[in-house]
Amino acid sequence: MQKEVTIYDIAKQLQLSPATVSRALNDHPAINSNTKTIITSKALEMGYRSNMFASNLRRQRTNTIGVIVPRLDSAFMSTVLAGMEKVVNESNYNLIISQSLESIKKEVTNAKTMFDSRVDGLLVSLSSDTENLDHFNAFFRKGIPLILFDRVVQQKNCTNIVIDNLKAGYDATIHLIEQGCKRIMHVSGSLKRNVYADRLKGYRLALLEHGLPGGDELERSTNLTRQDGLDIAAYIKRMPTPPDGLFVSSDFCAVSCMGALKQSGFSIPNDIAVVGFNNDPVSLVIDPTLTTIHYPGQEMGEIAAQSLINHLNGLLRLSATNTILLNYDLIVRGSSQRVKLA
Amino acid sequence: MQKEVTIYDIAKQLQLSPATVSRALNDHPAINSNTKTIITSKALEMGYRSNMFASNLRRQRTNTIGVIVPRLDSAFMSTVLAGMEKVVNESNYNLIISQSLESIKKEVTNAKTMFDSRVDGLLVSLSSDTENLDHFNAFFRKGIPLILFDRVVQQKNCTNIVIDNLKAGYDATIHLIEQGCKRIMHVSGSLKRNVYADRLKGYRLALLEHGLPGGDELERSTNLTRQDGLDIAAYIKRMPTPPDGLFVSSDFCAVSCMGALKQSGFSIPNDIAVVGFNNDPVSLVIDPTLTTIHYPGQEMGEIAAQSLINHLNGLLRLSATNTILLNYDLIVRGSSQRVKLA
DNA sequence: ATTCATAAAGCAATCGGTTGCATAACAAAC
DNA sequence: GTTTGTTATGCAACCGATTGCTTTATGAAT
Repeated sequence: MQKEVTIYDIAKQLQLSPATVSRALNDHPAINSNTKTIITSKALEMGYRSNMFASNLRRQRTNTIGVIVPRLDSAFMSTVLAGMEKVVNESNYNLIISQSLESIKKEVTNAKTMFDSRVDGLLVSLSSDTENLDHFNAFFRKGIPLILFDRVVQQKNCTNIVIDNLKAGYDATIHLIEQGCKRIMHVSGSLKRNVYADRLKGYRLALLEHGLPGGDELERSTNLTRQDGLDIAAYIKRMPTPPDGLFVSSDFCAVSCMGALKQSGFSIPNDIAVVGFNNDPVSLVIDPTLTTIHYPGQEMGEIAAQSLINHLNGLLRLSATNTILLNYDLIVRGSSQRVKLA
Repeated sequence: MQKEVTIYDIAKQLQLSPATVSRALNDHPAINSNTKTIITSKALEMGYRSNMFASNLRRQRTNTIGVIVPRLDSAFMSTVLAGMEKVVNESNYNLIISQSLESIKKEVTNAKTMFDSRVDGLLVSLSSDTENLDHFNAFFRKGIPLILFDRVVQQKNCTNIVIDNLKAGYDATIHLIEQGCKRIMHVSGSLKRNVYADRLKGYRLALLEHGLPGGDELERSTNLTRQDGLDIAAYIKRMPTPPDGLFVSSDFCAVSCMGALKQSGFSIPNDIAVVGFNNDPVSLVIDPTLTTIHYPGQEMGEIAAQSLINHLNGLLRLSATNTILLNYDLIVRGSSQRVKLA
């Protein structure tokens, strides 16, 4: 345990005041550039590192950004986090990460912790339980910016970063229609969440436009787990008239469902064409490879973090841009490709 | 922006000194328990929240734990992080997470940042580039505890948390031998890292014990990516005498290799029996499902975090336990099961 | 020579808890 | 009645950086 070097030590060595040292290290204009050079190099020589706590205490700023996500152990979320980490790190901010495990209760606790940690801003993807943003009121009152990404609710105080899930759901369904599907089923997640509700809307819209059948029998809301995929396959097998197209709001669930369908003798894509969502690595593992919507996780993380940081640095007024829409891609692979290419 | 409640405000309202308030809130024995009750309830009533920066500044302690991992976007690592987050959160600590992207250069930078953030302790899984722990010297000098998990190096200053990779590699290989394999190939990752080097040793040991052929032709060191899996499949196809058993140090890579092998006409497990590593979700997606070593990610995260916290709270002397070994399981599935069960 | 503007640096208060040491109050012991 | 001990509380310095205001130095303008 060795004593830390402080600006006082530097000041003493150079016969200057701590105030001057502090200003020099922060590149304050009132300091002679010559003096700055001397101080900076001395600081380096002495191995000085600023004490963030003293600084934060004084400035009422922490250079820390809080992140609350539903689960850390999801392929998608970890790419988002990777993107955030990248940006944040480059801008000299820190990340405090916590997970709500899809429970509003834990989300509330996490929000409290973040508040106590005095984060400068918050990046949140809502749990499936969450109904409103009341637990973030403390942040709104203090003017701490909140950006919602992926799982969002519309609210005027905060910016949303999403893809156009309705359109994506629409595109996925249209693609199945173009492959000749006449009876398309959709498996969605919790309809409390925009991502799933919107995709469902897009699906319905596409069916409507093409006069295809829909309704309860063809719409299943699940938790999109592996088991749900198996259950859906069993359900399909029992149907008097099984679907010839299947759009699942998650690759992982789609893939487990495909496995079970194949076991039951369905041929993919000929009996049933399948489209997933997220471009999860598993989509390339299954045979046939899975058609899916590529979801720009890394990019979403980067943009969310960058927007927040820009806002904090006064480079961007968040309230001006209420929603940022990212592009997605429909990636067509074997699980849906019936029409032969010329 | 509203003013924060401080201990001074509480003190004023109750006609007490800030010192007493501070002690009461920290449950100091010298304070009358009656006074404590009064202060605590007043604090609650006024909506007081401690200012961590003032506290940290004074105590030289941050209640923050730093984590450096190779990649955030890996299934295994996100379960580890989930486990850490869980424990840390319950113990009122915070997590600062960063990724080295398998580069020693970034790992060094991350370590610096963690040091500047004055983390109370560090949990690290090394990048594949890392040769030694010199970049953590600042931590050792200051007595800040460092726990290495999964990707470790032996060093007396720090605790390691790992599974017995050698034994796991041995077990995986023995399993293939039991299934009748006579010519077993092993695909490993960077041999600089214990996890891969040890599994290779275990593999070699098993071969040796059973007098089976090994050597360069049957040992491939790769980055264990999807592409590497495809390359290995191509390599196998070109071999004059292809192996009849394949042990790959990563499920993801194993799975992509299996896909390519199937395409090339190999039957699994009959022509080639395959064992992976990690029990990644994809292992259940591939057909046949993949035999693998279950790697307790969540548990590893929990134990690493808990050990560190216990040490910080003086409940456990880390130096006493230099290595913690976790249990793993060989999960036998279709990709290797040749012997019919009675 | 005097006044004034400007640049550069210092003084000292401040952020909000924490903690070693002193003090006060009161009871028990001598 | 004085001493000693115990318990509960207060005083004030401290952690280290920041910043409004003041001071000093320097040169230009009058």
